[in-house]
Amino acid sequence: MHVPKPLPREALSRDADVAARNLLGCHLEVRDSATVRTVRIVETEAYLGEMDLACHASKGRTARTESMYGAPGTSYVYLVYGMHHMFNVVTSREGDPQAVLIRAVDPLDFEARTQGPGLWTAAMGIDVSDDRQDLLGGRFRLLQAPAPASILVGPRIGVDYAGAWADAPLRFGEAGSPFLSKPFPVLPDDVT
DNA sequence: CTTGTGATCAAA
DNA sequence: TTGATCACAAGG
Repeated sequence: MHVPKPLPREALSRDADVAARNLLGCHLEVRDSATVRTVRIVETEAYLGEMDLACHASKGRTARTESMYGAPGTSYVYLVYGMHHMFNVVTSREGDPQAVLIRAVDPLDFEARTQGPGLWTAAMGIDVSDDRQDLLGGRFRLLQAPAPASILVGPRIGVDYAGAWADAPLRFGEAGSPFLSKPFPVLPDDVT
């Protein structure tokens, strides 16, 4: 039986757009009192820090965004629209508030609807108590696994308020995955 | 298209 | 203290 290796922290010590690609295909183990469940990351979005108007940290360092200023490999979990928990992996270096939103996962050892950033966290019982945790040990463990053969790129979802940043190609997904939260735009190149 | 739902932050 | 806003999902 093949035992996956822990993801090295260096994979996250870089700009969020690079880390977002690195995270595709990686496994995330989530420990509960009695169980460990594993998912494979199939869709991510990068938030690039204070100058990125779609990033919460563009409003500066506040109680809410504090965890994004932490070390790479820290979690940033928050509640949006009063009901959905968003799970992010902090990247770059301490003091530079970049993060990768995990938008969709493939559940490897259990059954659940996980195709969306609020659905998979609900299925795994993730909430704000999981904010500011180390993701390389403890309740969460990120593991190395092969990257997808083909990666789709598109603009981020739900950030229309962010001006020019709304169109930046910072959403990444595994081509062909049935777990993607929404379709990716068809690129002109695909029309041959 | 609307609605539910609550944290957050700037304004007052 | 209020009110607008929001990195969503489900239902017309």
